[in-house]
This record gives sequence, structure tokens and C-alpha cells, in this order.
Amino acid sequence: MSREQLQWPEGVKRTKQRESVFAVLQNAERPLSAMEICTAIDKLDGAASAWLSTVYRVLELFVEKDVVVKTSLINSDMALYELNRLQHKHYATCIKCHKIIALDNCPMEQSAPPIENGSFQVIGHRLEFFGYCKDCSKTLMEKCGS
Amino acid sequence: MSREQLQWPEGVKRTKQRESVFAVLQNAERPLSAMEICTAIDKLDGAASAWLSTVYRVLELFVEKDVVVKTSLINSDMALYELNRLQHKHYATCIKCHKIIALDNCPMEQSAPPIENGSFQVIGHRLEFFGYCKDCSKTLMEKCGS
DNA sequence: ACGCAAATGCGAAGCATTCGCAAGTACGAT
DNA sequence: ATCGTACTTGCGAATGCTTCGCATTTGCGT
Repeated sequence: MSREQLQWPEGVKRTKQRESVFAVLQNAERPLSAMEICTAIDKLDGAASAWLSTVYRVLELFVEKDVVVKTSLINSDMALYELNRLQHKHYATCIKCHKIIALDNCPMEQSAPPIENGSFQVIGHRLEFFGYCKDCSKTLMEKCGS
Repeated sequence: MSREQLQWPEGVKRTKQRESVFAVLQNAERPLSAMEICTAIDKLDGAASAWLSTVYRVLELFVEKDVVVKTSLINSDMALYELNRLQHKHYATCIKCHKIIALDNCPMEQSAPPIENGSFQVIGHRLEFFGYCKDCSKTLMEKCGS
């Protein structure tokens, strides 16, 4: 199954700002915050700049139209947005440098979620790892001496 | 392994407000927001009321001392706090009524997290289910007829 | 090209959370 | 038991992310 490119949502008016947000998200390889999207648009060639509140409104629309997924990570009050690539994704966050690393597989893929029988109808799940990335675990080791 | 009762953190001065926050969290059976803790304290017999900013400061301290865990749920910008009962916990959130249901087992307990070899040192994970609780899936069915 | 509903710019408002500082309090030393 | 001081708290203001309101502008069907 190849990564399917998301199409423009049906019945949504095309505006420069919306196309800019969409373009930024398509180029992003990790979830972005609204402000990151906003500054990314400024740097984008030939894209009209968009006000932050507009970006929020566009994102809200996209989430509603199901082309964007809104997430958030631990110890962060900021919402993150990414294109809904229709494939299950999880991330690992480095406790130290807060880098976000995308994972390719889902550990729960086959194991059916063992929720108490019938007491909850599971639609989906959110899974997030935290720990130390390669770089940070390296520097940690160096600090502690071998 | 019985549920161990958490002790007062060492080297932490006892004050009415801190003891109130601790008591509220001990009685809570689900993670609470700072404001919920604040109003719970008001209702607590013989507890001096605590200002919201104080509650936040107490919680910050407790998190630092490792007796409290800070979490958050999807589609919510609010932080939730619960006693660190030293046992792994996960929750299921109802998309409709936002009820939170505690789960007893962790689906990832035995399956070692299959992160790319050596590229990330996993310390822990956060897992959260969403879907419909018993009540809401019932009313949904009724609405859809048959 | 025109008209109108919808989108945007812009700032203000709204939350949860944090900060700053003066007043109050716990707790070890006396 | 009392004192002194460093730590806490009350309280409000500030912050940062997000949403709202409204006048102006823009996309798009006709």
C-alpha cells in the first residue's frame, strides 16, 4: 500500500491561504503547530502570508473535512496538525531535546485492544513513546562517564 | 501486587493546601484538572481553600517529586493530574460524553516496543483509546433506528 | 463582469497556566 | 514555648495559545 496523496477536500473554496496551509502540511514530515505553519507560509515562495487566526480557521476547517488530524504531545499545551494520510502513525518524543521521530509501525496493529468486554466501543487509539533520541542518549552516556 | 498507598514526599513541607491537594488526589478515581482539584478542596471538610495558582504550584512540586503524574487527553488543552501509583495506567475517552474510563491492563505490557533498532531509547509510553462508552453507543444505535 | 456569500485581516477576548510580590506560615534553632 | 527566616500562599497581573467579532476583501457561480 503506497502512501496516498491527499486530495483537496470536496466543496471547499480554494483560497491562497488555504492552499498555503495545505502545501506546508504536505511538505511537513512531522506534525506542526499553527504558528510553525504560519511562519512556514511566510517563507514559502509565492505564497501570500496568512494571519495566525486565519491559519487556525483553515486548520479547523480541514480537521472538520477530515484531511487534517489534530494532535498534541505530552508536556506541551500546543496543538499539532498533520495531514490525515489515512495511515496510522505514532511518534516518539525525546524527553531532552523534544525532537519528534515518526514511527513506521504500530505495535497494536494486530493485537485487538483488550478493553473490558462490551463496555467500550473502540474507534481508535493514540500511542506515543517518550525517551531519549540517539543523540541525547549518547551525550547522556558521555556525561555520566563510561 | 496490591495497590500501594503513596507516602508524603520526603523533604516537602506540610501545609494545609498541599495536604488538601494530596487528599483530593487520593480520593480521585480519575485524573483531575487543576480547577477540579481546586473546587474539590473547597468542598472538602476542614480543608482551607486554596487559590488556583497555589494548586498549580503544588502540583508542579508534586510532579517534580514524582508523586503526581501530569497527563492530557486528546481534544483538550487542559492538563490532568493523578497520583503516581507506580502502576502503568491507560484510559479510554468517550468521543461523545467525554467520560474517562480507566483500563486495568496494558496491551503493550509484554510486547517490547518495536522502535527502530537503537535509534531511540524508550523510557515509557502513553496510550489512549477513544470511542464510545456503553451509554453513548447505546443511544447512537437507538438514534440510527433498528 | 457582477453580486453575494464566504474568507481574511486585524485586534480584542477567552482560557489555562505562570509569574511577581507582599503578607503569612511551617519548622528548626534557641 | 518562642523566635527568625526561608519557604508558601493569596492575589492579581501577565503570558501564550486559541477563538471570536467585524469590517474589508475575495472566490466563484451566473
